[in-house]
Amino acid sequence: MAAKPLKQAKTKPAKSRETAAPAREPAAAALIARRIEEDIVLGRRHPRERLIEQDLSDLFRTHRGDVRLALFELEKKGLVERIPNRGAMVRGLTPEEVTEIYAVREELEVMAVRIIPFPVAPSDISRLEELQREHAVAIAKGEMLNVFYSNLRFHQALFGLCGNACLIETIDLLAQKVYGIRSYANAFPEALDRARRDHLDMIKALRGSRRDELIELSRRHLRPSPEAYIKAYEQRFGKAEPATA
Amino acid sequence: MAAKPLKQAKTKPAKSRETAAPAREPAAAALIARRIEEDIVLGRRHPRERLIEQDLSDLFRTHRGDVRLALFELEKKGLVERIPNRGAMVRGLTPEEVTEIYAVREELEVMAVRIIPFPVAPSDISRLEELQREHAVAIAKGEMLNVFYSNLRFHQALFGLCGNACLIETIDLLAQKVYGIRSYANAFPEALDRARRDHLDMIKALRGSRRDELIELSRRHLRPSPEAYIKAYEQRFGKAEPATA
DNA sequence: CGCCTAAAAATTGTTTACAATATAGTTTTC
DNA sequence: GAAAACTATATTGTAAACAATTTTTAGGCG
Repeated sequence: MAAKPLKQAKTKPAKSRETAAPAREPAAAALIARRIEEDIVLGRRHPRERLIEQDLSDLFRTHRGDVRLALFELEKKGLVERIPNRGAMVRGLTPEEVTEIYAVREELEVMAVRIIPFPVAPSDISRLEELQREHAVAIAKGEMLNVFYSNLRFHQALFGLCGNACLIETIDLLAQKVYGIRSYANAFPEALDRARRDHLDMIKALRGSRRDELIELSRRHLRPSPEAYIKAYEQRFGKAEPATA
Repeated sequence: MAAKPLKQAKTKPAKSRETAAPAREPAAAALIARRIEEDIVLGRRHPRERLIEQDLSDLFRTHRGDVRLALFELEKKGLVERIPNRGAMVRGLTPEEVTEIYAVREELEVMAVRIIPFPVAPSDISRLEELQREHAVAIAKGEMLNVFYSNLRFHQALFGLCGNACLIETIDLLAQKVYGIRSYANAFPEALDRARRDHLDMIKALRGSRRDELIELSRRHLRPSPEAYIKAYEQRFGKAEPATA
């Protein structure tokens, strides 16, 4: 019933022998979640498409338990909508939601850039340059999945410089929420190239410790994606009159 | 801690063939998660205390599946730490983590206050006043669970005025991460009273559309909790020298 | 023909049983 | 007597069966 006296927390030492924890073998559920996420990112699954547990179980050669957990995870991430007893579907974002998410992203990413300690270590600059090259290569080869992941890694490394783990995590979280709309902007090759050049400029600003320039770049870098999505949305469903301010 | 069996009535008259059902019947797992969360908030479960699935299943008169899901949920919320094959425990936050979380909270809450459309409708002011009164009553009666929830509702209503759903959700998320440390600050009655008066001042600033004052109040309002926690932490474990960030 | 009702199928949600892993305790060996 | 190896127990992870719910399909009635 109540807590067993067996081996409760030792409220004593907080020994730093906690290092036995980094067992980072992603559970099957996490892998499945990532695969579904990729499908959504690359536009292979469209908003409002149903995600049926048995189908996914067959697809991933596993049982429903894992798939179920993956769907719960994706629901929390905001990529999937789950209605009790009726199942899960790919979540579609309204232009309003997208606008709001990007407003918060801008605030947080600017915050991150604002608190990066300058000057940045040369080794960190090198790492960013390497990630930028990977990104450029993926774009040149047209490997969209690699474009996605290398871009992700670049930004994680960049914002990682700020040193605030919670901020980094939150930025990641919000980025994930709009994974699904990237395929709209990335459909235009010039947008990809623009992103690539932005990254180069960011590295330059970092190297020169020009914070204001970096902030402005970060702001601009966020703009194309929501604009492309909203344009595509309105073209498809018609321009919605603003409901409530 | 006594536990009521939380089985709900199975006969659901849900004849609602209406629209996409917003049926918000929280799953059993969600209820369990909330109960555990409350225990953590009120200090009834301490950091590093183990959460064993079978124990919780007995306690809540349910099977392990629900408990398992609840623990996954709490892990995502950041209140619980789960180590594969070893189980879950209440997560303890280091002073560094707390400082970082509060830095992000401040940024976001200030953002919310900055974009609230002024003037605020009288009905919204009234609602805030009502919530404030509930909070004051709960403090006076010493009902800590009510203090917690009424305070939560007040802030949700306040930040809800900003109109950005994503921002509201993110603010909530970060607040949840530090639920567990509130009991440290709330142990001091003067801290509770200070919070109460802060709320009154906020309402006054809102009514007068004095944005800068509101921003400053929001900043100040966030300060006592992490300070109290860090002080208690250092007193208990000894002051840690700042590690390399 | 349209609409309501009822059976059937599809899908999700719950429960139990079983297997894998980690922790604690005991014995063996040097 | 201490360390290593082994056994026992406790706990989590996985899988399958079962139950409840929703959606689809078919049929009857106006």
